[in-house]
Amino acid sequence: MSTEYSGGGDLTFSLKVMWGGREKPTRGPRPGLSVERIVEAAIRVADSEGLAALSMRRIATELGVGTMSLYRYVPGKNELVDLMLDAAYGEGLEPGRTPEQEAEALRGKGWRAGLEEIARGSWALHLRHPWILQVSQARPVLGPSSIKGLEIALRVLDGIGLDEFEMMKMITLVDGYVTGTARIIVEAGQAAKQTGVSDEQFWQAQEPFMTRLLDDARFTTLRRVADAGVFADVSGADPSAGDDGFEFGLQRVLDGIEAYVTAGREAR
Amino acid sequence: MSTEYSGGGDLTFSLKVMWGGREKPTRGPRPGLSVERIVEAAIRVADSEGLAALSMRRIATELGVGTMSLYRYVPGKNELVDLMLDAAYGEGLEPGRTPEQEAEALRGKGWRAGLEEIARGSWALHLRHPWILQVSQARPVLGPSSIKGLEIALRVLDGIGLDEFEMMKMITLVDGYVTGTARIIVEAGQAAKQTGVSDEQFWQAQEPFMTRLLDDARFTTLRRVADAGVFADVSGADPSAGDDGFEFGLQRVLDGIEAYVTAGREAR
DNA sequence: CATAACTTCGTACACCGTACCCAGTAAGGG
DNA sequence: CCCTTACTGGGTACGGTGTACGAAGTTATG
Repeated sequence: MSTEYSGGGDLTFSLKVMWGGREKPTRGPRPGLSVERIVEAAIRVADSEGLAALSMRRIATELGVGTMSLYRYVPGKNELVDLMLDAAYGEGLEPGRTPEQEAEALRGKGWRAGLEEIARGSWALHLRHPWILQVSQARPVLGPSSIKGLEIALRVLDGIGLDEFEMMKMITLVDGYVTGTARIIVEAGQAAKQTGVSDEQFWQAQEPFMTRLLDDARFTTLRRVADAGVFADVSGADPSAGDDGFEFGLQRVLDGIEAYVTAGREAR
Repeated sequence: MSTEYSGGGDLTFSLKVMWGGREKPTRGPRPGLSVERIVEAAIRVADSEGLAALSMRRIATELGVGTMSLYRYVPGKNELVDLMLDAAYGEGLEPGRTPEQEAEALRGKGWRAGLEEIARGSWALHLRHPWILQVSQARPVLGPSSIKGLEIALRVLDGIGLDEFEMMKMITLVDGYVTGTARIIVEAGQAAKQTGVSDEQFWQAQEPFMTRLLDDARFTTLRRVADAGVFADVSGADPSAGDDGFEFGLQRVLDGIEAYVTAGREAR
């Protein structure tokens, strides 16, 4: 079992569906399903049972249809995942509002507050849909939602003294930080379900090795950190415990960006 | 097909193998294989063909043995992935040197240079073994290599005015940035192989949608960025193109950390 | 009303991880 | 010495996956 790949199949089909460029059939029986309903069901399954449980048979059962019926609407599983991604990305966006309006609202309190809000939105999105992190975004199929999100982020950073390359790099930086941290924190919550190994079993198995380790003279710093209680809440059940770490790191990242922005401004 | 999970199976077995706590059999035929050889072959396959191609049958073929023979040495695929991870993490570490020695060498030019080097090492590791990014590190099985790496990183940050929690947060921050960015950049290079869609095909399929998009008044900023050539090298073949973006972001992250460290020092 | 276009979906195939089992091999105890 | 015991090798089989193919039913159009 390996990671899903985005953009792996009939690309033109996915793009047409996402941008609304497919024509309705006139003849034949009325379609009993729709791409939207399939995508919705698939997201529901992935949210609650994880991407591992997302099979075409499972989705068909969820919708009460035959497995192969899905292939009348979606060319394959790869394309379905593409559509799931774009649907998820679109959740935070008001469909009626233009990127300009969204960006203006975000920039009300300055670019830093705007970027902060974007990062928090992305963080929350990954908490809601942990399966996104398991889909390789290598060459993301550019759907309307991701494009819209990119335009908004660019507008937030526009006019503060960065050139186009720098703007894009900053967005990559924040995105990299958010998704990287989300992977570490979010997946921990899912691990028990996915692996069938409970948190207790997991730490119990590691414990003898850990205690022996902490007495080792080579790992004195680790021991001090462990004694301070840094790992105490790792096995804890509080899912929002990761939020503190996220916020802390986010501020450091934004500090780094701000230092660059102000330095560039002074140089002018 | 969904992401591999680390720590999914017989945990104690993986831990014993990693920490060298398994006894040799006395009776019976000599083992024709070894865990090390299997792990090595598995990494070879994953490196060259991707995690998707890593099946027990494939590994067995690689080694010229029957598929089920592998199960004499490894309880299952999950455990094998655990071992692959620890083996990969161990690559950058000199086996003979203690964490103290490694950390001292890194700290020679200050904590920032040390952290920088750790980040670059991790970046290079992910370039060498892209499959690592496809393995969920939710609850990483703590092997000697990852523990050693953590101890080294902690020592690099020790004594510069951060408390234990802050030290750990900084490490999470840098790790999150490195892996997050690596995912974005590294996987792009693998996408063509994995999906069977060439780069040309991919961008050709998206082009009509993109050009229509760029004429849209709602996406003027995106258009300006595209015209500046920011996306020009995305489809390019140069794999080291991502290095610039990585280095740029890394410096911003380190700036953010440095600002926090010096602010804390002044407060004292 | 025949036809063409469209739907639903059962069957089948190649792949996966791996449980089970049996045959072959080598050391230890008598 | 040989028999028991522990071990290795690996064939077969089972239940899962994505999906190609094709048969059967439904509906608008010429």
